[in-house]
Amino acid sequence: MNTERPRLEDVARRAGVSIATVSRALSRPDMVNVKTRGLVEQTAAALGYIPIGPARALVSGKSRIVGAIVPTLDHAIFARAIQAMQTTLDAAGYQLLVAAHEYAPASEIAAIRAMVSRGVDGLMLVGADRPDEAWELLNVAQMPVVLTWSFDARLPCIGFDNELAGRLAAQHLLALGHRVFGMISGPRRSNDRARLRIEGARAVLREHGCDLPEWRLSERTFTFGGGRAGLAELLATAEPPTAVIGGNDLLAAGAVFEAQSRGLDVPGDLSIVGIDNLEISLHVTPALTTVHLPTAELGDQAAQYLLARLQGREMPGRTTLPIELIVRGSTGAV
Amino acid sequence: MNTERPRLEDVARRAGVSIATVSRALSRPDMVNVKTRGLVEQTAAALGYIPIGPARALVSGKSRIVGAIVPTLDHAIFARAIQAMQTTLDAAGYQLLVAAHEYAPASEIAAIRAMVSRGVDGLMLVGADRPDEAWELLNVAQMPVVLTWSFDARLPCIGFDNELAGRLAAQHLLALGHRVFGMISGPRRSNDRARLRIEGARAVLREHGCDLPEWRLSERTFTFGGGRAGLAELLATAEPPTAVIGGNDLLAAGAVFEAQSRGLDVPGDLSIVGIDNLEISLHVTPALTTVHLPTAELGDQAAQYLLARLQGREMPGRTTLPIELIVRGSTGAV
DNA sequence: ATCTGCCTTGGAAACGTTTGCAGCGACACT
DNA sequence: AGTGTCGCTGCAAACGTTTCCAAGGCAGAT
Repeated sequence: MNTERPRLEDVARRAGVSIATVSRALSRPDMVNVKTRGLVEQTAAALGYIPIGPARALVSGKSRIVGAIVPTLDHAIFARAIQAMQTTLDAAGYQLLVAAHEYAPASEIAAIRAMVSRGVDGLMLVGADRPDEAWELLNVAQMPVVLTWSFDARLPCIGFDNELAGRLAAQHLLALGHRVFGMISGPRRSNDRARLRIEGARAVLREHGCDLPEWRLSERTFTFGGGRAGLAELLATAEPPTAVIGGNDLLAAGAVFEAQSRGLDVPGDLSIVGIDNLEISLHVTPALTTVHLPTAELGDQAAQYLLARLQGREMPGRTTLPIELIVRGSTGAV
Repeated sequence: MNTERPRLEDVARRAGVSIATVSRALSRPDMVNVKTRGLVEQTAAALGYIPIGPARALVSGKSRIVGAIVPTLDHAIFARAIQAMQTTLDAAGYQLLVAAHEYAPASEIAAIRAMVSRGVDGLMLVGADRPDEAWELLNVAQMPVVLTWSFDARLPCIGFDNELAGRLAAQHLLALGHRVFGMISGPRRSNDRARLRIEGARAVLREHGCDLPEWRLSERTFTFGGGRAGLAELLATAEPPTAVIGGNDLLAAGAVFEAQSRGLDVPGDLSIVGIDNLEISLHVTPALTTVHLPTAELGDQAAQYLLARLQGREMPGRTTLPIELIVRGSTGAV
């Protein structure tokens, strides 16, 4: 019993055909006689033949690997999108290479370079905030790339209208009669989503004669703890808000927890709205009013986009996924 | 301006040296004269040279890619472990290929095959529950593999003592005086972690003259919703439990939510304990008593293990990560 | 019977890198 | 001066596929 993994050559010898025929039988079945194909398939299976990807990739120029670079996987929203991507890619025989940059532009550049070097056939990126060097890299890479979560004219995008998300949240609170607003945002640096959500909220508030001053905007990491600290900060100001927008559901839910632990009633004393619509938002008490962002669908569509492009199909350069406000128990009239 | 990506040959020509020298200057710097190396590095940078991974992999037999196959990424616990792995691998110049099998054995086998075919240098797997075919595949693959979360003599493992987790949870509740127990478990099929946790709890209860009958064990998917439905089921039985163990924090937190929405006081009317110690467990009200499992550390160590093996270092075949009960507000005396 | 074209197969040339081997010069030592 | 050693470099052979091209066989048309 040989211990080496069988090669195409071994299958060919055993089946009594040439290497070329085995290769075709396995990867272009319609090119070989049905009888030969059967023989080859049987022999390959008997030997436990598994093709050597790098050899295929080298000559064909296709690795059947797609890359995805996200800020972090340790965040439900990105994890879910990646999971959806993986499922879709897998069904098409593609594998997924992932990297996280933790909101560090230099890390993202390094990750792009690493992905290109590994020969990925396509690439998924989050957001449009990155240095020129990154854009140049994507340019010379000459492979299908899809931007997700937000939009940029330089590349095809599948995203949400983040500004609208901020607007929807603010509009809802305004409609409930609130006049004093606070917001707990994620880090704005290297994160256009966070900035756009703030801008959207600000724009609507301004249209209605309200404002969202910097000192009632707390910038925190995207965690429950960040939400708690953020609300604590807002409540410590001279004139605390009666309504708070969380940059995402983690922040908003954290704010709910903090309010409750201070004996504040939500929504009686304080209305809180989030963005994302995580599973937890539905179950927390009171359930969180939030703007639903279809992140799994985003991941799925990003994968579909790349697959389509890899098959040479043209695709729309910009897809905006619908978002909607979901009113639950964490917001109420003032 | 040429549109083609530069090759080693282009760098060599421009630097006036041979391909071999460029290759060495870039990947074995100590083998070339410092002056030559500088020249080559400079030329490569100027040209924007990025090596073609598949070509390297083909000849060297090393792809510098590590694979990880988990049940799903859409679960904080696996996402966090993968994130930790990625960080550690990245620092060592390795990339991470991920796949999810959604608790379907056949999918895991397909994923292993795909990973082997892509030429991963090492592989991380979750749990020990898999058909013989999978074990054989891992055998012939002849690459470093590390099992995580639980243990199996057939392969190196980095895991938790899942049985102990169940024991700790049950012991705590027993110590508080509870006598009637329920448990909400994840799917037992293809999931040794879930089974071991149940066994651990059962063993301890039995030692103390109590039991955990099948009809007070609800099997649910690992979601808040599953936890809610599970508790609903347990509460509908003839003699409902005063203490409930959640197979993980999602299930336990879901149970807390369900109890609260029914007007039950936690821990006054019902004590609930989880396993995992997610961030949310700390913030939910009451904070969740749980068994802490260091999942990020697990991911990190899995990566370190594989890296060490790839550098030819020997490593211990079994690492058990410490776990501990964290008592918070969701459990109380009966 | 000969020709034409299609279907199927095999031979062999890539793909871009790493690496074993040999050669070269410089230098130290006899 | 000759010899051996050492550091550096280049040549060329892999690595395992895919795929271009040519050729063989066979069927149908003439």
